[in-house]
Amino acid sequence: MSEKRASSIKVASFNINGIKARLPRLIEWLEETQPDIACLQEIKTQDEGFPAADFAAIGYEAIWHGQKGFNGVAILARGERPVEVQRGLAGEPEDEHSRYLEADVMGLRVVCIYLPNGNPQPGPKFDYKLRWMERLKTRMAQIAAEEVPALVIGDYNVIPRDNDIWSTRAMADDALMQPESRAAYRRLLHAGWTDALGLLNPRGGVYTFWDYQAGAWQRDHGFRIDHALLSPELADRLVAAGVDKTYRGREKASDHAPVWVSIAEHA
DNA sequence: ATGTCAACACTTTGTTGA
Repeated sequence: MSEKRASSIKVASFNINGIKARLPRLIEWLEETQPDIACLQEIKTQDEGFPAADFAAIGYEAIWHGQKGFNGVAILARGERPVEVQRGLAGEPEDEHSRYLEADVMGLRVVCIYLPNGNPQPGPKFDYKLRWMERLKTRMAQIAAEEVPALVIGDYNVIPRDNDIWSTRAMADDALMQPESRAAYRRLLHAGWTDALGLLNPRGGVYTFWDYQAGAWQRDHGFRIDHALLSPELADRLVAAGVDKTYRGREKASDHAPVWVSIAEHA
């Protein structure tokens, strides 16, 4: 039987908040939603602990960039192994956080990011977040110059607009919605990238994160911080985008829900 | 003020990071 994909490619992103604690949930989600490409953040494991065999058993090959205790990103693809292009961002050699992984897969340049949270602000963590965003912008400009069909997907830890959160007042002092964070995010878009979920949901109210505390999920006290930014060519090929919201309500859930985009396959 | 969760360590309870 010849390998033939559907007429579109589904690329998903899931901040799983610990790949060891969440592996059954993750396998379940992959099998039920069948993304062609899946980008993971906060795997919270060293490279040696990455459960590649569990993914291979259900048809996914992977590359990963782990770290002890926190952070960590991975790119999975169904039936083929992503070809790594770069891990980590240039510009700050002393930065050892595992937050950036870039690969070529299924004809796309796929960048998986876990952008720094930045709390508390002001402070060194917030400064690191803003510097990281500048470094990301620099890399995204290089990718754009290559004119490859590309997307940068993952946990941006930025709430872009007031209608992307249940209450602006509740988070007014948080690093995720400071004017500087939003301005840095807009600078990414101004360089020609399209926020797929934001574009398709101009009225807002579509969330990707609900805190574990204070009954945030039950009250729908969420916000949108997981984003897929598409290069101009991919923006033209955008078919659909969404959030797998129900997975936030399952047992032992991550505090994030998966997001996905569907891209028309090239003729 | 903070109602949660995961990983780690001088580990069974406190610290860090979210």
